[in-house]
Formats: sequence, C-alpha cells, structure tokens
Amino acid sequence: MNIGDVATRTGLPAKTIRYYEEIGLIKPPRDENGYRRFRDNDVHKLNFLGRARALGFTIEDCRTLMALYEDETRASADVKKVARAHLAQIEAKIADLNAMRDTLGHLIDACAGDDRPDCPILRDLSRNP
Amino acid sequence: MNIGDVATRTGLPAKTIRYYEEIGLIKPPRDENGYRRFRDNDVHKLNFLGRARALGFTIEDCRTLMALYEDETRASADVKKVARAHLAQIEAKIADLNAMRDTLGHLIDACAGDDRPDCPILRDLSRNP
DNA sequence: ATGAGGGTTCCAGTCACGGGAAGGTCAAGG
DNA sequence: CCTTGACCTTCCCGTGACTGGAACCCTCAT
Repeated sequence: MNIGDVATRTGLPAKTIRYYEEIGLIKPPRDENGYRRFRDNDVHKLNFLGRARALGFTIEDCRTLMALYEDETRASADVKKVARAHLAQIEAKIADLNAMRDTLGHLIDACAGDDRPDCPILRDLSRNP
Repeated sequence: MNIGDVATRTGLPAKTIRYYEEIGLIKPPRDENGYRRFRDNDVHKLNFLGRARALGFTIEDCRTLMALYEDETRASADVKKVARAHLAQIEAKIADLNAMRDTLGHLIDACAGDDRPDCPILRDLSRNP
C-alpha cells in the first residue's frame, strides 16, 4: 500500500505519516522506486497513533504507549500511570480555560457593545495591579 | 526604568518584554548606552498585554485590543466582538478537552492497573475503526 | 510525447516565547 | 585604578507537531 491509500484509510495526512516515520514511530520498508510500502502492521500502528493523538497524548506519550502495546509482558499499571498523568494535564488545562471563560464571560456581559467607547473589557485589561 | 525593573513590576520575563518590542507592541526609547528606557506608558502597556495574554488572547488579538484601547473614538462593540470570538475559541477548546477527559476517565476506570498485561486503554487505542 | 496524478526530499514557517553564548555598561569595594 | 558581579545588549537555536511549498521522480493513459 502506498502512502495515499494509507492516508485515506487512517484519516491522517500523508505529511503526518511521513513525519511519524521521520521520528521513528513507524518504519515502513521501501519499494525499488523509493516509495514507502505500508504493511497492515504499519496501518494498525498509525490508527493507534491517530487515536492516541486524538485523546491529546503527546508524541512522546504515544511512543511510550506503543512500546507498551507491543510488549506482551507489560503491566497495565504502567499504561494507567501514563493515562492518569495525561488526564491530570487535561484537567489542569480545563481549569485554566474555565477560569478564562468565566472572567471573559463576565466582562462581555458587562460590555454594552454599542457605538460608545466606554468598555469594561478594556478597563479590566488596563487596570493597575 | 531599565528592563529588569519593568520585569519585576509587570511580572513579565525580560525576554518577553524584548520580544514584545521586537514585534512592535511597545517602542521604548534607548539611552545613550543602548539600554531600553521604559516610561510609565510602556509599563502600563506591558501590564495590559500581560493581562490580555493571561486571558488567553493571541498576540494579534492583543495588538488589536491595544489599538482599540488607544483609540478614544472606538466603539465598545468592536472590543466585544474580539472578546466574543476569543470566548468561542475557549469554549470550543473546553468542549474538546471535556470529551477527552470523559473518554480517558472511563478508560482509566476500566483499567485494573495491576501487573497483568490486559488493558482496556490499549484495547481502545488499537481498536479497528 | 504529453499530461495527470501519484510519489520523493528538503527547506521554511507556525506560535510565543526560552536558553545560552559573546560581549558592553555600571556601581561598589579593595 | 582595578576588579568583581550584576546588569544590559544582540544573535542564534530550539520548542511541538505538524503544514505549505518548491523541485524533482515514477507510472499510466491518452
């Protein structure tokens, strides 16, 4: 299978697939003409990666998770640990964003949004401390 | 005032202040020795920028907001529009993260987290479609 | 032979900085 | 007067995870 077919199948852009090869996440062999030849296993890995990335795991997490996936003797505790650390990051990010949303929401509500220059949003941004 | 004092006052790293000058957000004059000399107005602007960045506005948004702030004839509607667009981005991001958190949370709950290799997290990541 | 539609590499850019090197400036202390 | 140490300066590279584009090769159909 060539890269275009794999891109269609996995939903990943060809550029991304080449990038994943470049950083060593997959190692498809080459045909005589230099084209990458993807085996089922490569496609499987790419699906795995796409799914892990969609859950927000970093590339390095993906590397770790793939290694665990391929290690038949893994302990599920190791997987869970990676996932929990990532969940904590997500929750921290959500908390940050919630705080921003609340502040911004209040400011927007307080702003008349008309032709006049008076604006609580700018007042807040330029407040002293 | 030199950059170190400004950094202390605004809470922004000196590197960031130099960067903001480089991209034209502030234009502090220079002393004879080449040092940046910050006036109250520059410090004020930097506080504004720090606050806007803390609310997650992009640098380009900050540029727009500062321009509006300095335009006495602005319409608050223009400010509100920028803020609302940003709020929408934040909410979209929160929605994404909430979905990740939910999925990841379920998977983590389902994972025994012991010595055995069997792991619902990896099963989900490697599932077919 | 020519064109369309694959594939390949390499380089540059994204965003908002941060790290670190190499060197100029200034105030205080010996 | 000299040195020390804390400042300041510019310049360049690296970050994460790609994306866009140029320039070029391969294959097949017309």
